[in-house]
Amino acid sequence: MTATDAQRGPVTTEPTPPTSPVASELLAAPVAGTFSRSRALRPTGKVLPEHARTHNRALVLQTLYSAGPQSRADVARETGLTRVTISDLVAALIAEGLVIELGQREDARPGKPATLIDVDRGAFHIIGVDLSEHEVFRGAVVGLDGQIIERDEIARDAATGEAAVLLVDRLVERLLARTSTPVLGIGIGSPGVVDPLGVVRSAPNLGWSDVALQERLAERFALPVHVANDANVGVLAEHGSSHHDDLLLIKIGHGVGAGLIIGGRPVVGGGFAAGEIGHVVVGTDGGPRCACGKAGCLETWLAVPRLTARLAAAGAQGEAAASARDDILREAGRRLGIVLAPVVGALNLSEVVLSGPAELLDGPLHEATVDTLRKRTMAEFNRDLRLRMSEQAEDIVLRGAAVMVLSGQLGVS
Amino acid sequence: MTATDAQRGPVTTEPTPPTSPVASELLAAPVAGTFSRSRALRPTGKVLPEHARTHNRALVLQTLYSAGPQSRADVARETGLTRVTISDLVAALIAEGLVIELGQREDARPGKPATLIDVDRGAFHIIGVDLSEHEVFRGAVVGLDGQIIERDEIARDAATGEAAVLLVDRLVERLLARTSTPVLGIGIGSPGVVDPLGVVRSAPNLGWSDVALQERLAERFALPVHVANDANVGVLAEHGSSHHDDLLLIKIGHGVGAGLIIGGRPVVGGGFAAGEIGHVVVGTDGGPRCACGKAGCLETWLAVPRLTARLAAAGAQGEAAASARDDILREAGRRLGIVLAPVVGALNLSEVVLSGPAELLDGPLHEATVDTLRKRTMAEFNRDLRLRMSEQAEDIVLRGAAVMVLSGQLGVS
DNA sequence: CACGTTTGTTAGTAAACCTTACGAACAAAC
DNA sequence: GTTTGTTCGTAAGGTTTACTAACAAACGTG
Repeated sequence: MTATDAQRGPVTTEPTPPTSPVASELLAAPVAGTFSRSRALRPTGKVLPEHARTHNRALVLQTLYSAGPQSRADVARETGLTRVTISDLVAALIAEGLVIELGQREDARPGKPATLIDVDRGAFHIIGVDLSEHEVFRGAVVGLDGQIIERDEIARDAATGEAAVLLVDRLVERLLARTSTPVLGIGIGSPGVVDPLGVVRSAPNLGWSDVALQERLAERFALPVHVANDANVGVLAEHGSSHHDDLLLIKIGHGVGAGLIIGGRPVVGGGFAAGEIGHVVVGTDGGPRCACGKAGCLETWLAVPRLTARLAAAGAQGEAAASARDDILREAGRRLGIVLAPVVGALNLSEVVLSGPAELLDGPLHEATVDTLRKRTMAEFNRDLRLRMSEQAEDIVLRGAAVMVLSGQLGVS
Repeated sequence: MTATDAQRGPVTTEPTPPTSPVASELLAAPVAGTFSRSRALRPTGKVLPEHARTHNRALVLQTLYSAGPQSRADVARETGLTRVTISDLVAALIAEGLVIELGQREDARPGKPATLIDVDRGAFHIIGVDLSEHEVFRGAVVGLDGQIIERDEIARDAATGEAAVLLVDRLVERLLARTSTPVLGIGIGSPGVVDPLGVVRSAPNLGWSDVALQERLAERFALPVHVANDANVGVLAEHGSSHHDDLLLIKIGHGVGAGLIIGGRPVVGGGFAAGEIGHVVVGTDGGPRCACGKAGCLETWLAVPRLTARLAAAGAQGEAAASARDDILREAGRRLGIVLAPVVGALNLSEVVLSGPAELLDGPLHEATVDTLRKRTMAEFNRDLRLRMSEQAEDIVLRGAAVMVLSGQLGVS
């Protein structure tokens, strides 16, 4: 192993080498949940004992990751595996540098004192990149727990096509230079349609079509790279703080997009365009003209530039202006509720999360959305539906990108 | 084994005994896809080699089931497992009576002639029951290939509550008496909200709330019983003929419901009420009053009684009446499209299926739905969306119920 | 008829997890 | 201070699973 390897990659060449991609999905996906297309009925693959091992390895890692330092015996009880098997798996994980022993447990209990073990949370860093903002590409060095360690950003200056790719390149390079800890992988949230191989099929804002971002960066930096749509990445971050298996994230910024997790698994969609609801028409009474040619698209009601422009037009001073601003926000919320109602109804969602500028979303808009949803769906079925603001604020894509890498590389989230 | 067992049940006491329910889901669900709640992230279970075995067993069965008679070597090539392993698995399946040898292959090829094997398609029958119609409970004895062997029905006579349960009892009893072949299990599609344990949480039309249908019937008939919502059952039947992993079924009858498969897995929803879209409000221009208290619910536009009443009011004779009838159907289709647009957009669905009276649905209504969907979603993302009529006609729930049993008991569909 | 091909089985091996058993280390009770 | 019971981690041995290697049987082909 060279010094570069030691600095940049995990100890093993491949932390989770999927012998058969299909089987690895079967086993790892329910624990993790990357955006690889879940192959289903017809061509399902075989499962070998070694795949079971891979799954159990991830299970141990997940247990430690989410419950923190504990003894091998604790992990055994939690997972249902025997102490013997846990010892074996943990030994392998320690050899790989993913788990460390922390010494003996302090508290006074009968019996032999436990040796605490934990995921070595300082062992790796993750590079997260957010390409969803219009003016700037943001990136961060993220710790295994999701904490932001270093930030960096690079002005986009309306760069498109190859120039934009080079900016991403430069940003990642700068971020890598900022950490001396081995890097587990690079996670990128991009606008547009991204396929499971990390090819940006189409991102009009960036002038990208069929840009093999994952391949290019993986080659350039010799690290695992995961790329997905920004909203789909965002919902991963939100999923961490939520205990629901069904989750819809509405990401409102320059455009409007959604990320969706159903049954604990991210939804990608037949054409990899799941969540692209910005250009769904709302209501049956027309609406503002949209750049896409239609009228009354969700974006025309809800996109931040539209909202701010409309609020500015309503004026800043006086009671009448305040009331007008409230009406604007309320109407936007109502429109969102109208689009969400069929989705919430069809999927019987238990949680919807809003992400975007809190000063716009977290007030009359939020209230109106809740209100509209209640009025337009069957209350009996959707009684426990929660609509809440994101807890991740601005960093939702960065942290989601980290979660994506964590999922993809370690089967942990 | 008693004679009754031999006649009613599979040869083994439990064809697919899930040692750990969670692990069985992990392994069998992608192949099968029952309506058991897919447990996800946090409490994922261990996977033992024996679970891998269970999965591979189902894989062999699935291969034989869908590709028909073939040699062990063929199955080995298809699944990626070795001939040795396949021989072993097949031996077990033959011992269980699920697979039979058909003699040597006829065609002339070099090498030792192959012994053909196949699922013993005559080994079991399945009881399918459809409780979704308003006036009658329908049932059938269904073959493993989904063919209807015997039919029966029982007039509901507005029975509700316990009386309705007893009718189901009687219907199943009569169906069981009609076959002397061992029965693999009983599948039931019920209106309302059904939880994964087969408890009908709420079915207003039948006056049911928290009726433990699965438990009662399983006890009464000593057979595996699977119960789910009628539309959710229906989509299973449709999934067989479709090669898509994402599928939405809209079932239009006395009410309007939907069944949804995403990533090859049925969607149940947080409150087990996924697909309950009948009372989602359509559009922003009001609409007919609904029994639920709201106005403009999807059902008020689309439910068969409403449609037929409106068509009758338009008159039967003359060109003007025909045009008015067309308008009514077109408006209904448009309303359906309005509700579907956000769902299709959010999930990037590739296939939507309509089930119900073809004379109402398969014409102007269908056209208007397609048209509306196209006008209200982003064409670029949903280019390959197909909206088609069901191929199952009236038997969709019966056959879906059979698929559900097949899935649940054998991991096959 | 020799040869290559294909099938299905036998025998042995490797991996994974289990059960059983044990030593070490501790608290609590006597 | 000793005994008792508990808990932890490990060792040894067994079972299950699927693999590789090898082979006999049965067939077409040249």
